[in-house]
Amino acid sequence: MEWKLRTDRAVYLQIVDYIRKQIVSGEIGSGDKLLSVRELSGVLNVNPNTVQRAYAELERMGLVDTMRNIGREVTGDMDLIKKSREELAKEYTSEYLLNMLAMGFTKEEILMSIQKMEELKNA
Amino acid sequence: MEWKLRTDRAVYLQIVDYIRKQIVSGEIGSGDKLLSVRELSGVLNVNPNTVQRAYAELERMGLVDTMRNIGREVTGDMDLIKKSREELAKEYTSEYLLNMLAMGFTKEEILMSIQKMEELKNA
Amino acid sequence: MEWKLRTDRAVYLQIVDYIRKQIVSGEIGSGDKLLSVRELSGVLNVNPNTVQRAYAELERMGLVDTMRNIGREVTGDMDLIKKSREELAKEYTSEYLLNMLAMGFTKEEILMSIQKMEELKNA
Amino acid sequence: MEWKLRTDRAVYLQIVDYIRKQIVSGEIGSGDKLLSVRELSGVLNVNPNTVQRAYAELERMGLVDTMRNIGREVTGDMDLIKKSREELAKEYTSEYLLNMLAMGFTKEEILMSIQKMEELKNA
DNA sequence: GTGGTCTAGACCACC
DNA sequence: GTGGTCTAGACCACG
Repeated sequence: MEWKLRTDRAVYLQIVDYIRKQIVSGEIGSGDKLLSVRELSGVLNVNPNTVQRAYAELERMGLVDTMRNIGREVTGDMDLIKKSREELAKEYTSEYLLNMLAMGFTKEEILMSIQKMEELKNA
Repeated sequence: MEWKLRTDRAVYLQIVDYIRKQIVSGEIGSGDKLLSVRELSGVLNVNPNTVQRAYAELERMGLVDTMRNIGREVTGDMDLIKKSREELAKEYTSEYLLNMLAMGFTKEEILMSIQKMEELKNA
Repeated sequence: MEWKLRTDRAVYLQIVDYIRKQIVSGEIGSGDKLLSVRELSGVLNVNPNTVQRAYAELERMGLVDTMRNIGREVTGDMDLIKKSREELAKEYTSEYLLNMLAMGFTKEEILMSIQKMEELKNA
Repeated sequence: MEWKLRTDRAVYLQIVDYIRKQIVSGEIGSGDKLLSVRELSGVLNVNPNTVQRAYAELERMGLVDTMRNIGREVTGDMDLIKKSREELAKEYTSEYLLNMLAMGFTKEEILMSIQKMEELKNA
C-alpha cells in the first residue's frame, strides 16, 4: 500500500487510516505483530512520537493490542475487525456519494465514472 | 446544502469545498453574488477572517470574482467551472476507489455497496 | 495618458499621481480648468467622493486652486510646478535605483536596461 | 538591506518585496534558511500573522520552500530565481520610464538624471 | 522550537 | 454597507 503524506490533515490520523486499512483488509492478520514505533517511523519518515500517537489511537479503537515490552499485535477479535471494515466502507461510500450528489451528478453518472476509472482496471 | 464542521480539517478549506461544490453543481450560477464575508461568517458561525481566507482561495482558483466594495460573484468562465467539476469528481472517485481497494473490496462489491446506499434512493 | 487602476494602492492616491503628472508635464497648463469632480469620476469610473478626496490633496499641495462655484484650475505658481516636477523626478529615480541596486544590478546594467526598453523607442 | 515601513502599501506586500529582492540579488542564496515567522516579526516589528501571510505569498510564487516544523528556505530552482529577477527589473524599469515620460522628460534627460544620482556613486 | 490555524476586534478605503 | 488589512493572542501538530 502506498504512503503519501498530506499537509491538510494531521499526520497521526493519516497513519491511523493507513494501519486500519491494512488490518481490515487482512494485509496484516489477527495476531500479526505490528512494526515497532521506531521501525514504522523510519519507514514513513515521520517522528516516533507521531507513530506512538497513532498506535495509541488504534489501541483505543481495540484494533491493536499492546503486549508490554514485547510489541503490538493486531487484535484477535475477528468480529471487531469485520465490523470495522463494514463501518469504514459505509463511511467512505457515504461521504463519496454525498460529495458527488452535491456536485450534481446522477446515480448513473456516478456508477459510470467508477467503471471508467483506471484504478479498477485490474481489480 | 448541509454544513457540518469537522475538526480534522482546516475550517477555511472546508468552506472552500463547500462553496466550490455549490458552484460546480450550478447551485450558485455564473454571475450570482456570494454572501458577503460578514454574512457567511454569521451563517457558518466562524470568524470573518476565516471566510475571507476561503474566499481568497476561491478567487485564486478563478472560480470567484471580487468587485471591491461591492461584493463577490461566481466567475463567468463556464469552461473553468466545468473543468473544475470534472477534476473534482475524478479526485473524489479516485480517492474513494483507492480506499475501498485498499480494504480488499472487489469491483463488484464496490458497485454493490453504492447501489445499496440510501443516499442514492432518490437520486 | 493611460489610466490603469491598481488594487494595491489607495485609489485617491493614484488619482493624485495621475493629475500631478499631467500638471508638471504641462499637459494641463497654469490656469487651465480641471475636469469637474463628476466629469473626472465618469472618465475614471470611480466614485465622485474619491475624486473629491484626490482634489483636496492636490489643493493641499498647492498645485490646484479652487474658485468657489466656478471650478478648479491649475495653480499659476510656475515655480511650484517646476519644483514639484524636479522633486517627483528625483523621488521616482531614487526609488527606482534603490530597487535595482538592491536586486544586484550594476550602474552599467541599469543604463543598458533602460536603453533597451520599448517605452523609449519613440521618446 | 534597509527596512522602511510605508503606509500607502499593504505591509505584507512590502515584506514580500523586501524578501524577494534579497532572494533575486543572491543576498539570500538557494537553500539558505529564512528567519522564522516569529524572528522576522520581531525584527520588522510587525505581527507574526503579517509575516506568515508574506511568506505564504512567496511560497505561492515558488521562491520559498516550507519544511513544516523545521523552517523555510530559498528554493533551489535557480532558473525561477533568475527569471524572477529579470521580470522584476523589467517591471521596475517600465514603470519608472512611464512615469518619467508622463512628466515630459526626454530619453536624454532620464539618462542624465540617473547618472547624477548619488545612489550610483559607489555602484 | 517550527509552521498552521483560528478568534476577536479594530481601522481603512470606497460605494 | 463592501472587501482588505492588521494586531494581539491563543491553540494545535510536529520535531
